[in-house]
Amino acid sequence: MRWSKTFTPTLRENPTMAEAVSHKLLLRAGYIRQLTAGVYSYLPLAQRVLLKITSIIREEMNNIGGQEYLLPALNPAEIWQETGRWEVMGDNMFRLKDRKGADLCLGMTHEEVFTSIARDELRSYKQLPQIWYQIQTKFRDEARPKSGVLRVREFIMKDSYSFDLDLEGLDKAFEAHREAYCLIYKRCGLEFSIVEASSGAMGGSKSSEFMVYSDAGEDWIASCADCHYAANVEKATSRLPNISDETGTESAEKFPTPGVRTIEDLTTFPGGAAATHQIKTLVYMLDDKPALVLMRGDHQLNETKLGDSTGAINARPAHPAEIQKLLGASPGSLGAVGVKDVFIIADNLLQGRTNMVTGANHDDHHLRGVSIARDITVTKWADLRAVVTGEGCPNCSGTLRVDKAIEIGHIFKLGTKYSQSMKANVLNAEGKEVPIIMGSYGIGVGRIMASAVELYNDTDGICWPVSIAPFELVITPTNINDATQKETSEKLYQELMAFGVDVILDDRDDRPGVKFKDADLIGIPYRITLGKKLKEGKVEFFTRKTKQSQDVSLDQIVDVLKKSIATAKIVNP
RNA sequence: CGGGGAGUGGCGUAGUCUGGUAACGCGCUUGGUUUGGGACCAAGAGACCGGUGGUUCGAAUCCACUCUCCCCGACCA
Repeated sequence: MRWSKTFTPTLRENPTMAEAVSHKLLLRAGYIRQLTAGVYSYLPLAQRVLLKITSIIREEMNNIGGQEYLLPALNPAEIWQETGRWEVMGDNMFRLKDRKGADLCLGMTHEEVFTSIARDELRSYKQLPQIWYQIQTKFRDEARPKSGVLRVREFIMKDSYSFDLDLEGLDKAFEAHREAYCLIYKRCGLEFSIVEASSGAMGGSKSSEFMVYSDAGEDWIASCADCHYAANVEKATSRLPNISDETGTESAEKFPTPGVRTIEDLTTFPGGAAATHQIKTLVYMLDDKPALVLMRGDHQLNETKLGDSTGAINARPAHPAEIQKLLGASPGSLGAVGVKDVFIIADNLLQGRTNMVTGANHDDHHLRGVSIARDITVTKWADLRAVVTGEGCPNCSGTLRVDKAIEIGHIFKLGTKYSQSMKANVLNAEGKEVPIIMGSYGIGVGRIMASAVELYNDTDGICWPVSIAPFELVITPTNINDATQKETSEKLYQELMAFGVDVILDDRDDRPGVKFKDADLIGIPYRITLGKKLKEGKVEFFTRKTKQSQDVSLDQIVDVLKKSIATAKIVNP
């Protein structure tokens, strides 16, 4: 490729709209342009990166026996209605009608389509196992697209699905994917972690997420440095010291607490209590049915845990009016004591606690001496609290920390959720009809690109891992009007291309500074500069990531370069 | 959906409070001088100021409505 003939619209200044580092750099370096909120055009540089990522994915997927498909993005409502997700997906699904008025949607994921193929075509256990995958555009009408290409409404995803006769087969497919994913991310040059995750609306028994630690991320991961425990806070647990309560009163006692609205207020109010000795009462609407959620005063609820433990599809805090109607009091004075006929779910850590303080369901009044077992009718106990940095690891004696991360992949053991609702059955060896056991596995292709930029950049621009850089090498003659430089760079260019190096020749009639700045910004991993020392038969070999350069003689440069590229692409398992 | 911010040549901005017919930097075009970290000189091109309606002799500027984008939150395989 010749630079003079490529479209690389780099910008000198950062566009104002961009906040995330990857957003700024991809925009400035000429990789992406926004069309509308959460929808981006991928320019030639980005397409080169995406193609390199997808070809790595293809190789590793094919290695575990995956077969590539290309499925429709346009789906009929019927298959989504069969699995119930036509309703579940709510506003997040792009919906449209065709000329006949029939309901259609744009695929957010492809369990339904693949399962419909499976039910139509798979008849016998002898046809199993299967691993089917595709790399395709998905659509989700995100309430708030953000961070450039990290959270978008239209995005490229590799999704695969495994079809097995039994759980043992599912385990194998799951494990095969896990290993393939590790290889894919390693080959893409990403530092990543695997964490336990909530299956959420996907259903299924087990799921693992592949995460890249980054402040641009939207997930929080609890991890232990001592034992490799790592889990999404939606799932993470921790080890906390027990609290011993003093023996409480015979019965709960109501007392006035004028002006007290928060847990914090009550800790300093005379006759109040430390946050650890309070019960926080939250009112939630679980699929439009009210529920009380009880937490220890100093603990935060994790809403995903609430959803997972109640099976609620839609969990939201109740509005003040709904709360007033339910309990007859305002937030700040709420409690569960004496509440009947309302679903009450309490965090496990409240079990057995006595002598607690909580709201009295009477504005400006609280109760003290509350003993949970005696005074509150808990419908369900569950782990509901969000782990925070500094708590004990549930697995060893270490300490947890909570960090932000970008989700770049997610693998699920689905089980029979989709095969049952869509009647995808096969006959087993006994001639009995059984539902196919499925797994679902996704990789965000665009997120790999953006994560690499988030992870590897400096003040001058992007520092791509060699394996996914748009070009491996740029040849930069400092002055294209110098006949020797021009001739030599041309010869080198031809030679390196013949060796299969992905090279771009910066043949623009520009000052060297412009060329260097552009190459650094775009993030080309290696540069061969032809300048003054060419007279002595030497060129400069520059490494983007380290900014180190060395003089290399012309007859050795090809070897030096090939060695560098090969070394950079090696994956150490 | 709630809160905040912003729409002015391709990009980044000033001008808006206090109405008088659009300015600056970058980029672009042409000519010349340059050529190792975003050169310099000269001459140019390019904007109905997001849209609609209103007030006014006169609106980028004031008023109303509306659209879009960004940020925080809610939401989210």
